[in-house]
Amino acid sequence: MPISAYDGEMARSSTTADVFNAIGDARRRRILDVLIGGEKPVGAIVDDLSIPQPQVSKHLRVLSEVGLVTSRAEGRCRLYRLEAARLRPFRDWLAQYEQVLSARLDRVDDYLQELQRQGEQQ
Amino acid sequence: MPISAYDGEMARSSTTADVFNAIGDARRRRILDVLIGGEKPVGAIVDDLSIPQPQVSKHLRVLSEVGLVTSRAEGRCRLYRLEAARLRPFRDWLAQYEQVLSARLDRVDDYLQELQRQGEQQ
DNA sequence: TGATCATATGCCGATATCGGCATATGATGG
DNA sequence: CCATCATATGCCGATATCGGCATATGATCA
Repeated sequence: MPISAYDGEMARSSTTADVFNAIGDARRRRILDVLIGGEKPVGAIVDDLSIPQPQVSKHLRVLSEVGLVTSRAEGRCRLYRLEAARLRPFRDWLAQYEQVLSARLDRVDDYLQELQRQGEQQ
Repeated sequence: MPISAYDGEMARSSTTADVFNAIGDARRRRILDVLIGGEKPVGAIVDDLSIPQPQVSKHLRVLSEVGLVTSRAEGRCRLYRLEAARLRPFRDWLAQYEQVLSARLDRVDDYLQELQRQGEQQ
């Protein structure tokens, strides 16, 4: 039984179309970071990051394919919005390791208490 | 000024040598998952995941280059261990988005209270 | 309709990646 | 020293990726 909602997708992740792959690129992460500030048109991202517009559009496409962003038309602009909920696979995956860390810290805690008890007995 | 310890590495991440890139590969993630169980020799990973040994070694190399795993020699085996501390960039980066999520929930809360007030006034 | 702004798409070349296979390195035991 | 186990490395081919540039699409306004 799975520890969390993390699926543990088996074989090939078919390159893109995978959240992990999408955030594997630094520029895409920066685009997401910019979108934390809220819905923005492509041009704003271009200005903020000084990345050529075609590249921004392409990265937005990848991000949109995995659902990390959505877009809507507003006049002749296209507004992109962060879909933070789609970070869930990443979050769940990471959560497994948090548990390991806590468990490990607990064990250290137990160990320290053990040392303490031994000290008292001498 | 940075929101968290997340560095926000600027330009090219030079492919590998980037933690996010390292976990972009599903097989590498599975290797890390296996190592949650503790230090293991390469052979154990090979058995657990049914991935050819050379590939496992290569992926371990990538993971080790970014510090996500470390290894030590034990007889003629080489034991690999997960370095949970290196998961910090993930934590820090994700933390930004947790705030967005909470903020959004707060806003929903506000909205519900607003509805409530309006209902009372009628 | 034509000009312009905003964005998307297509093509290119360089480079990287990944899997598969063979083989090298390294340690151990007889 | 040789055989063997455990792991790493090298080479290959197929494919993907990314940036850069030009250009197409699409909407708005005069």
